[in-house]
Amino acid sequence: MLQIYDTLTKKKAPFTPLKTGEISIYVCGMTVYDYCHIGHARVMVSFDVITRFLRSTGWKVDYVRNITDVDDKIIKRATENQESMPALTERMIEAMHEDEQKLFVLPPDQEPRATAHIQGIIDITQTLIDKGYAYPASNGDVYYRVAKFEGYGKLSNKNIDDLRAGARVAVNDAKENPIDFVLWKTAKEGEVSWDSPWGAGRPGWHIECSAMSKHCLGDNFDIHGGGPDLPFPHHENEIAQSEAANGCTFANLWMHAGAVRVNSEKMSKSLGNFFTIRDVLKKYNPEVVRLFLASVHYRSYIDYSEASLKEAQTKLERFYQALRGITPVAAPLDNTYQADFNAAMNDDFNTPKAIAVLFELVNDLNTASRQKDAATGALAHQLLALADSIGLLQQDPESFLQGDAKEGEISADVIEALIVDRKQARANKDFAESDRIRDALLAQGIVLKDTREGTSWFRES
RNA sequence: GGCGCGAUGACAGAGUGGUCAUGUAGCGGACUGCAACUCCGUCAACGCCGGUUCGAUUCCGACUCGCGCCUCCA
Repeated sequence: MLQIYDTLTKKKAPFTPLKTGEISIYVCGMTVYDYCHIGHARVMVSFDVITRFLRSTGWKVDYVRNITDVDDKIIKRATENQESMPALTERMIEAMHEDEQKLFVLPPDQEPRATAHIQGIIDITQTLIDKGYAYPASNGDVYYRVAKFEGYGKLSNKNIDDLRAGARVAVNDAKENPIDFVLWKTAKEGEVSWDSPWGAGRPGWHIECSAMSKHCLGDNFDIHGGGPDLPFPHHENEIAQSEAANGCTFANLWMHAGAVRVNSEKMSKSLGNFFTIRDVLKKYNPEVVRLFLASVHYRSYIDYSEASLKEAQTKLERFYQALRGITPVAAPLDNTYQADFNAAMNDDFNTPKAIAVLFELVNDLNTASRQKDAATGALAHQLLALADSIGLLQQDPESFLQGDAKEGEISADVIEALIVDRKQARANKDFAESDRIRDALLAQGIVLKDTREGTSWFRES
């Protein structure tokens, strides 16, 4: 039985889908004005793990992750770069797709872009005005009338009075109330804009998700997800917009990933302490990053550090060492691994516990392999099948372990040649020479492993 | 100030009212020419103070410390 923690109720509860066997998920994706950082990677990977697992257990998943390709930051950045807004967003979307592909993140089923849903945005805004939940102001902007929406604050536990008292938003005389937020912004001279009943302008920040989710999944859908900083104000405002406009519950359940930290501080754009995915991938195999992110429950914070990435690297080496040279066989196996693994994942996607099951399986696999047990191939197959259900162990063991020679690193050909020399030296009992070769390789990060069948090697990072 | 989250062995990180998490590191052994890989064994923990209980790391309350949101950020 699938159980999921809901940000709104703050409880973990059995999941009930709108349609039997089907799950609709809308996740807030990227605002494309810069390269993705590890925080973005966490959201991408978390929901990729979740959707892969759900599918592996028979759910039909409709996974939507949007792209916000018009907003203040994008306009600002495009101006700074002296490039057009579409040129900037196209560039960043392409980079994002490269990053996620490297991380073994499958594309969402639908990836709507805000600029393709302007009409939907205008329609919702008009509906909100008609229903009295929004008003065109003297400056031409259209604002949401927060006080009018009864449930405002229910997701993030805010109440309107506290927000008003502590409002740090710059005072804006055009608003009826300082906590009102903008749905439609009047375009400034020379800015990108679309025609609307309220003049040329562009959408505010939150309205695009109300429009895109409505278009892709309907007025009411199963799960809405996103990063740790989205419950307030973004998701709170989405609820206010969608529920007021559509007159029904918006998302049935809310999921939020935990923060990535660096030195005990949240990694964020505004603090400037972020690492981009592409920078990290220069040093680590993409699957190392994936395993690092899956090593902690998706709702907890995770600390980014060289040590934790190294640890993930070591773990992955253990997995691939176990699989190396073994031919998986799809044979029935009498064990509880599958059941334990699925139980862990069905319990609010407990990846650390699920991965612990994989390690227990590795131990059995290694033992079987040592003893030339007939179950070896079946165990390897089981390990690969379980890992695959969360998008791990996607690479060939040999090529993962040997890696690609990076700039200035010793090539596979040279290594193989030295191994032949060493084999000759060992045959001659010239251990001084054989050890010299091994040490020389080790100094370049190449570790040798002698087996009855010969010598294999892997690249340490 | 308001709302919320967390504190587990050397480190990372799950979990449970009374028997093992798991991984790395350490220690002892096997394998090996010596190693590495691998295997066997082993050490080690539940912030602090009360309460409930036959029994609490696990439930309840106070405290201390750390963190997040309340403003753009995944």
